[in-house]
Amino acid sequence: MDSAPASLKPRKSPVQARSLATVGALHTATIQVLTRQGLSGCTTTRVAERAGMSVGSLYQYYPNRDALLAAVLDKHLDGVAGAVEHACRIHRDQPVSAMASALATAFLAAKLHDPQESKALYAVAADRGGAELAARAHARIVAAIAAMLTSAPDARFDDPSTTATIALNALIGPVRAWLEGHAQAGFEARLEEHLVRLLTAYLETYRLRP
Amino acid sequence: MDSAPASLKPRKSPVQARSLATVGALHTATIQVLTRQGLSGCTTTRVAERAGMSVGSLYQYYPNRDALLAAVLDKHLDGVAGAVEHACRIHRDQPVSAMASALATAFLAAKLHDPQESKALYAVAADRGGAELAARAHARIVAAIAAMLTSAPDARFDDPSTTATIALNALIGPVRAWLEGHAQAGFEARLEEHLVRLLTAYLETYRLRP
Amino acid sequence: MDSAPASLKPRKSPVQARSLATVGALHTATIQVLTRQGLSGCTTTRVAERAGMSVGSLYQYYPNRDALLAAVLDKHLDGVAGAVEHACRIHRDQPVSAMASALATAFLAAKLHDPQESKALYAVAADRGGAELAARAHARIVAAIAAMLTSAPDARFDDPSTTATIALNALIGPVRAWLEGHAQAGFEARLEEHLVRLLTAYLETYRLRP
Amino acid sequence: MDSAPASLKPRKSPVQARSLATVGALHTATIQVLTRQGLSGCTTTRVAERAGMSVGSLYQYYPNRDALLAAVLDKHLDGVAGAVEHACRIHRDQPVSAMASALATAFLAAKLHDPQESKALYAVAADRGGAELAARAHARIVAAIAAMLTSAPDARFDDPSTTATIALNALIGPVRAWLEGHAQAGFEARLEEHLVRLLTAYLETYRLRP
DNA sequence: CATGAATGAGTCTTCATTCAT
DNA sequence: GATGAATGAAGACTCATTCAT
Repeated sequence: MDSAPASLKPRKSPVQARSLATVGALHTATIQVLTRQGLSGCTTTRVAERAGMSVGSLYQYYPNRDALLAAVLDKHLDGVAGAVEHACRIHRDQPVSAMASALATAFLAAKLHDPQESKALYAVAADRGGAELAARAHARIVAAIAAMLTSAPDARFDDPSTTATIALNALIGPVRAWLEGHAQAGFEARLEEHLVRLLTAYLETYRLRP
Repeated sequence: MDSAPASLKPRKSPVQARSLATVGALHTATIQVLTRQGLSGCTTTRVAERAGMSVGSLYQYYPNRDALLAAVLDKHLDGVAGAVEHACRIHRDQPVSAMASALATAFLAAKLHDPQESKALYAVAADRGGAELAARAHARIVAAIAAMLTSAPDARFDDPSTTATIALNALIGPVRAWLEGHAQAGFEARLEEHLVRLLTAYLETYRLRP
Repeated sequence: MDSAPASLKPRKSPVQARSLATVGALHTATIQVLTRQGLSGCTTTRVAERAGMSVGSLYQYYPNRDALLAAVLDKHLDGVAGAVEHACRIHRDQPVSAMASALATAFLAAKLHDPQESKALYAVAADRGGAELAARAHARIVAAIAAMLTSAPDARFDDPSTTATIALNALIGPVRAWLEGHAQAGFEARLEEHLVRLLTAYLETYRLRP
Repeated sequence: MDSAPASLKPRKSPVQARSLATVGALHTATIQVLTRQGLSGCTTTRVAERAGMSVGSLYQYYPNRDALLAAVLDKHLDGVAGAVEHACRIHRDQPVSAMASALATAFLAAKLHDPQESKALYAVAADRGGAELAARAHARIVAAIAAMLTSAPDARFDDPSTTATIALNALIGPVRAWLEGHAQAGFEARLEEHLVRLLTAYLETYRLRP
């Protein structure tokens, strides 16, 4: 995600079975190399090698290194955003406390589904092209959360968008800390419990007096 | 933060006045180049040039590029950690609500003191060498927060360390989102207010029944 | 015209009608790609694509890229050489002035028949393999001109070969300048007239005193 | 001279002694590699190697391969153009016959001063970036010749520019043929004599009747 | 001590050519 | 026969690092 944006779109739509497998192998390989060698060590040759193909083949699917990284990041973000959107849709019109725990749980599940992947992609998201994608995904999720919040029967949010942004990022922070290893052992065990507590406490401050 | 860890320590202890000024210039220049060109565009030559010296001189102060980046990151993290530690010391033995708002305010002030710098260094922290430093700084801050929490007269924390970690990272998340631009306009204005609310709500769940 | 000479001969003699059409399509496509993308942009894939076939098929007709380029150049040179030979045969035993204008006219017509093609092939002729072919074509034409000159009843050439070489290349120079665009607008209009004048003047210096 | 034009300017003006020597070595090496390996074999690594330096150093002086080739070509063309301009200036106001032989002689001398160089650069001039430079040099020379012709006391040129273009290219053709080897042995010996004859005959067709 | 030219390993990317389908 | 995905050698170019001046 270093140089000019250029065209970050994949070269051929992976419709055929073989293409799908190849693209999948590339994504997996990218995550692995990212994990082992870091962003700057994630070279096209290394990714291709790990994916069991030649560099040339990699370039048959992606016009350049940045496009590959962007694709992998995008897929990941899309998965997380989708999961959260789904949870938000499911919990409309429920009490805020239900919303809070559903949101925390759904986000955590999505992010920790493949911790390796989640962690590896932080570096990609930090660079130029990745920031754009991350911003878009955040916006999607914030919109979903805000919509859910607005539907709560027992609370009133004067600025649902801001509250949603705070809520989302209050989850993101601790999860990221855990993934990046800025936490002592045993943190994970209590992570969900604490996140639910955090979010519930925050959202309930918007509860209507009965 | 790309290659082998090697020795990331500065070469000479900056005791003389001139050294101090030079090192300062290098740090400033590094932030600027990082901001304008990104991590991969942050070359030693460019940093030296912007700092008004030759590459050779840069290498008089740092054994390699990674050491320079690490030093800049370290200084930043140290500043933030120090500020939070200070706030925590000051607010020992106070009610949790006071702790909550003090913590949120202090962290926000430290992080937004030079937003440019804060933002630029995320990319550095994301690559290998930086993670280590960030982890250390986090640990320091968590320890300070935990100590403060433990002293609260009106609350009881069964696992102060975990609560501190959650609290810290619940702040980090939204601040980072703001710095990286994953937030709509007008977010900053209400950031502090929301963070205080978030943290207060969370910590008060540990309040003792009177 | 890049690598080792190897075998520059076409793979199959294009006797069948389909082969003929295919080869023709390849030649046309080559000229077009050469014109639009330059010699180094003239890749086998692009040529095949423009010719409406796959790379594999291209290799059915030519063993490698250089062979294709050589064939296209050769065909072009053969056409020009043939036209000039024909003109020379026709004008044997005529006065030098008639020879001069016939030669200039015939050469010009042959070269400007497809200016695009003529121009595109200069780059091919400039690289290694092409020089050989060009030299051969030149030799053929020089021989034809020399033979014609020798038959002139009103002139005597002590070194017909050298004179023929000069004559031919005195035509080539201006035509090439025109094709490559080293000439102001309006040059073409007067090109033939001037070439006839040039050649006539030159050859008449060999006229016998009556 | 293959890809986008970009910046074809040298990177640093070779003012210091060392730079001058380095640039000189690069030019010489370029000609040599061009001669031995052709345009497509003229790689930056090979040129640097032959010049006794590393690729990195080459790139200290030229931003890319095309810029190097352009610089070498430009220097050559400038030398030739300068020589011809000089001759034209010297022979103003002289009879056309004097002009003719002076022009032929001067051009020949300039072009054959370093035949290797002249020959090697044809391929460079044939590619995109080179064509531009060649066109400019041609224009300069044509202007000089036209100015000279106009000053002839014993002739009248209705379209000096076109006549100059024809004259120049009628010289270029045979010289190029010789350099590229499209001529039998012994051609060189009589080249000058024939070129003078050719040009004299052509220009005298514009002589005023006495 | 400062300088900045030189080095060259290491990246990305292209494209001629092959060969399984 | 035709196809076009896969290969991988080779080229352009960068940049961390060193060292002669």
